[in-house]
Amino acid sequence: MTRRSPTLNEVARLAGVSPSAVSRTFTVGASVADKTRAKVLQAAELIGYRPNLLARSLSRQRSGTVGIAVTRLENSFNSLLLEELATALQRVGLGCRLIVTGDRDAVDVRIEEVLQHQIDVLVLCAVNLSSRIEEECAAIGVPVVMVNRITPGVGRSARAIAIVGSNEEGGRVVADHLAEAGHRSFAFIAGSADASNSREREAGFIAGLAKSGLPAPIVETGHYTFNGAMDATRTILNTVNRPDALFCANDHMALAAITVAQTEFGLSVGKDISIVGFDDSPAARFGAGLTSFSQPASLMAEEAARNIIALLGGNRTEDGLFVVPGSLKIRGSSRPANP
Amino acid sequence: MTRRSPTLNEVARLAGVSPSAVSRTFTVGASVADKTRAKVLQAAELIGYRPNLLARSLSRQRSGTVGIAVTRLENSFNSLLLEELATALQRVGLGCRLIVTGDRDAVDVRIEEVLQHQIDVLVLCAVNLSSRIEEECAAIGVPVVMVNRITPGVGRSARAIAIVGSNEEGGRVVADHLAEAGHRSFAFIAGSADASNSREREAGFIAGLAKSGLPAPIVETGHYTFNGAMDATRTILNTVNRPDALFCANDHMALAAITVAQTEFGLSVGKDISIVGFDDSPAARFGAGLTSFSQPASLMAEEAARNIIALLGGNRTEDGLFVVPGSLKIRGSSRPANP
DNA sequence: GTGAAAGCGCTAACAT
DNA sequence: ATGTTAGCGCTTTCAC
Repeated sequence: MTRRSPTLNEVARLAGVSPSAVSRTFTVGASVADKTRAKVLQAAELIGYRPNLLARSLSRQRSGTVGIAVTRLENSFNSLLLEELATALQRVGLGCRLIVTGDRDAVDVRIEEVLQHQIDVLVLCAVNLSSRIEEECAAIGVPVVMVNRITPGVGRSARAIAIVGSNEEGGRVVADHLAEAGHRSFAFIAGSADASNSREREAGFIAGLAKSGLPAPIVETGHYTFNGAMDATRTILNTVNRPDALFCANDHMALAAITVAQTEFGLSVGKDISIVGFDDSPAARFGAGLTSFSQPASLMAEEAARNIIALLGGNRTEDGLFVVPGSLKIRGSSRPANP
Repeated sequence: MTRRSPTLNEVARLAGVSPSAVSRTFTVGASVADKTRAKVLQAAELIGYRPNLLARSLSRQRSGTVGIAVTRLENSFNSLLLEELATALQRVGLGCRLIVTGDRDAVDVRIEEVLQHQIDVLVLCAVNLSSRIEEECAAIGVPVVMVNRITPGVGRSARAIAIVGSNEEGGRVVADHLAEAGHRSFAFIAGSADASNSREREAGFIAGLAKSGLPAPIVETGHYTFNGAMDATRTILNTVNRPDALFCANDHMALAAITVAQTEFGLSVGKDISIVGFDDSPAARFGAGLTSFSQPASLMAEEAARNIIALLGGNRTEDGLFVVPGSLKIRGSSRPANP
């Protein structure tokens, strides 16, 4: 153990000024005479003063910290999103408290905990928010920002906003791509039944296929996990009329599908079967590559940060829903358009 | 905006007890009469009281929060480690503040910031700590826990400990595996020159090869990044006497190596060339699979959490260095032992 | 521009 | 077991 850290008062005494003068010196945009500031800084430097941000937060009634909740980090796109989010927030001077909810875990308990730490904003990264928590946040006035997922609450209150990808469009684009490549029989692996993004991607996919006069896909659910998607893939590939084109609600599941197709069914992915994902996650680059409709993580993070500072500034956000654009990245896992 | 949150004092007034009684009710292991507790809880429930953990931290001089620094999350093993770490800490009632340092970023500035938030412990996850920060933490009495990396400071002070994998052993085991498979010409892709884990893995690898009378590997540096490892791989595969066995300091770089070998050199990985990584990261399962020496992330996280509570309890830890075991996971990317 | 003083919400002796 | 009383370290009116 070591000596207690030096405090603002000690600096004040040493510099021969009042505590307020010290406080002002460490507050951006406060008015302090250059001479005073110099004295203060010198004294602070001398005794190794470091402002106590806890005390500041308590006093200011604002912590400058946002809570970020993620279900898990198995999916590399979620990790990327988290990294970008944290970076973007750091850049604007906000800190982040991380909370990992786990899949079926007591999400509410965890969130409750982070709420007690007086976070200024709650960011849900691919988390399905229970409505109880949603109301709770509304009640205490903590804005909620959802990334890559929405709940019915979004838009209703100006304190609950969402940043999402072009889900429906992506589904349609994938359908077009597979149709042009000459596929005639399809499958879709959904994330979870109640996830908005999965449902929208599926809807777009089905609509796209219908537009080309193609049949609706077989649908299985992969629960957004690797193992879940492996199972779903097995079911699909064991179908009597095995589909030769598979669209997965995200890349993570598509990678599982590729793994099963290759190792368990001996299929040549991109030739015998086309597999397409969604996200354009970092892992989509691996090996021959995974064709995927992109979601620009850094853009989503920027957008989130922008909205968060607006929210903190008390500005009502213009709208509750922010859709970022994406595009199809064609790689080795899908058969290219008919030769 | 909403009304200010209810405070402990309001609860006290409403319940007709003193503030301390309320405080005790919300402090585990404090002595309160059942009747009092009941009154307090009822009053709290009534007005929707939620303890302000900021105020508590300030008063207790302990935040119950640990800072976790990561360089980036591109590497899925690091993400896994972060997830496990956060989960393990949550389980023992500690919160985490995340800080993303980026590669060459102003690490010190970021750490300084998190320090000001009165974190109780600093966890460095695959981060190379500058010695300045290391001294800083020692000076203010904040213990430092390094995961998957060590600095010379470890062990010297009982407040700087490290949890690492079996690096040297892993390198030797990989050498044996490749030797048995009949390889005779080797390459190694290092992480960065100053990373302890990379150096140890390399040393073990070279020692292992030597033991079998095999030549030392060509060595290139991949800087722990995907792109860096792609470049290193190109250099290696363009060598006149192209090696047919490649060991990479971690899985993330091995995946890059596989990508280049397959797509740019048309090699069949696991047949024309064996590629082995280190970590047994989640991505090692993808496709035909990556042979890798494992580092058990959940075990490392548990160990870290265990040590952290010990450090917070003021117990000197027995030793500064904790080595967790690993084993070779053989998958499709390496040629199995000679038929 | 500067200082005095009253908090921010909670905890921890200490006394009862 | 409960209440009283000082703080924890900083910010912020409000006079000057």
